[in-house]
Amino acid sequence: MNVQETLSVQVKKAVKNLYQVELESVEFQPTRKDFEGDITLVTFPMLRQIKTNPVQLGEAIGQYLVEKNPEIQKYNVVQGFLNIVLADQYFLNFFGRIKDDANFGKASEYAEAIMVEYSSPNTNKPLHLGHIRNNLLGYSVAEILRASGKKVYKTQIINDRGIHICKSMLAWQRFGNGETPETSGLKGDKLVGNFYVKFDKAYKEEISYLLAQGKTEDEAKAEAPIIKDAQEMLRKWEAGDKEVVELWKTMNQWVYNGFEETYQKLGVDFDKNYYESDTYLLGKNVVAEGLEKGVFYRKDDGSVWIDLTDEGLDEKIVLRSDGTAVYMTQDIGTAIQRVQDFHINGMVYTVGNEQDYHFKVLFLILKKLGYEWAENLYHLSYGMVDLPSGKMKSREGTVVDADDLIEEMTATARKISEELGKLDGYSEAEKEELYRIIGLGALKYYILKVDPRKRILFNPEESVDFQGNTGPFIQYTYARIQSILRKADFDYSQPILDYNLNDKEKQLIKQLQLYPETVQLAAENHSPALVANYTYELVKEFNSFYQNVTILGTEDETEKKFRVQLSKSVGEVIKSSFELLGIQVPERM
RNA sequence: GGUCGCGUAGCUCAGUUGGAUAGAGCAUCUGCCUUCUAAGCAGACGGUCAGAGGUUCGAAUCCUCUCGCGAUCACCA
Repeated sequence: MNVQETLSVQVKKAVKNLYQVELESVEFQPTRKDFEGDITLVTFPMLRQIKTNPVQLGEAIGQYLVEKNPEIQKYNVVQGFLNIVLADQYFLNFFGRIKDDANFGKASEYAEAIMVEYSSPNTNKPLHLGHIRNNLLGYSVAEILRASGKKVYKTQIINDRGIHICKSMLAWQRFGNGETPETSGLKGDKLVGNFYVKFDKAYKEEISYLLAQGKTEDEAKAEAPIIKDAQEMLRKWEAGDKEVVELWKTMNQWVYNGFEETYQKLGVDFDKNYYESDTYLLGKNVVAEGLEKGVFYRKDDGSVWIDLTDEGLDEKIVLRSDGTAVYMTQDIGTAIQRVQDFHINGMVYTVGNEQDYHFKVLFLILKKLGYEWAENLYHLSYGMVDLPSGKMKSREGTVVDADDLIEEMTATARKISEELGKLDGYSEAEKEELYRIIGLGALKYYILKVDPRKRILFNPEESVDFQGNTGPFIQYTYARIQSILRKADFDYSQPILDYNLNDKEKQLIKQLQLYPETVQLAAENHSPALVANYTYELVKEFNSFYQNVTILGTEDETEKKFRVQLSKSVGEVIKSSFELLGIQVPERM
């Protein structure tokens, strides 16, 4: 039982004794910094049941608690707030329990299994900043869910088929001259992306030609020879045409190799890849079953629909009149497939908020089909990453390329580190690894610290900060702590039970105490931002402690040991929470 | 037009069961390296919480309306 629960019971008892009233609920909050105290009882809500004034009530309860609970040192009352000061012993006991707990804050057992999908790239172009946000968010949420006590499988769905890849393939055939990643020296995804752009250019030329011939825009777009050729190529692919399938495999493989390189640099990974070419036919039989159950209905033209007007939504098509699948069909089938493959009891889809409606409908359909795990589906809907000029568009070249961005961040980290020149004794390889950790830390923290739902405005002209509320600031604090631990060449392992805490030390312990509930809250809300902000608060407290209190310089042995222990624990929690964000921490910087 | 989301300091963001005088970082300004790493610390400046009503002891937070921004509403993905 934590303090709040214990106090809650005691407050109820106090009120019963003093006023003969059974309280419905007891409300606590952390004491604000400007007042003395560690936890505060809000007495306003009690006034509904107890006829007295808030100050008298606070005094009465305060007195009762001090007498009955040895962990309470004293109290003060301000208006309807009873500020309670807990004894040092209480904090020392808590710290003693966690100081050697390597798993502090994280669950050690798995209650249930779920899957997190956090990437769904098209194989016709390289990854950009939008994908980075998607990847980082999903990876982090997967880690947070695992820490909160779930078995987690990470997956991506690769959109490897469709008209988009055919466009790249066609352009490669026409303009490629047999170019490969090897001959061109280009990363495979970049090479294929270039041909996508070339296709678009040729397509646009044909459209303007047709417009000049007097066609309408719609006609021109539909009749341009190159788009018809691409559609023909898609038909051939679906028919299993050998030559087309061969080219498709080759170019997709180039892209996969390129993606893998980017994922590795980003530090994200997957337990299982699903490919759309394998899943795009799934779901049709489920639609048939749903028809029989009456969940869906067939229109005269043969198309199949679901009526969601009762839920305030529209009618939605689930099968075309020619019997082919739409995206929804596929997603229904894939979801069922995944549950079978992994025996999971739920899924998190990390997909941009432009698809809010799609997932609302998907989840509803799966519920109506009677899958009990449909209750545990969650769309982790994140805001778009926009540029000052507006939306990123691959075809118009207004994208922030993922690889380029990672490289720029690393370069900035290199520049700053070299200016500061604190890395004597590091080899070139060690330095490069460090620049990568810092650069990536800055990028990841920058993206993860904001609420997933909010859109991010990324200005390429203004570089990402390395000072203040940033990844490097937190990494720097970790490195400082490690420096202290390297210098603490004495045994500081024994628990310290009798000690007078100063204000900074107490603040730090209180912040450490919040870690487990922060992890749980972040899991419930699918929000790495909560972990990021928690860590920032912890680090700010530590830096204040570090700068205002001497750690190794003190004469008092107990004090010295305790401060080293405290520093070590703070370092461990920084490392632990940054692992949840997918950010590494350095020994020096 | 319907639906959903967002609107907090010049800029980027916290503020999650409704609680005390709305908090950080960046930018600007002032101090602090002869002590454990100054990517730091201590401080100053900066607010009509988009606006108007309502709910109540109390609202940035809950409800209604208005304004602004974005997304979505296809036999597209």
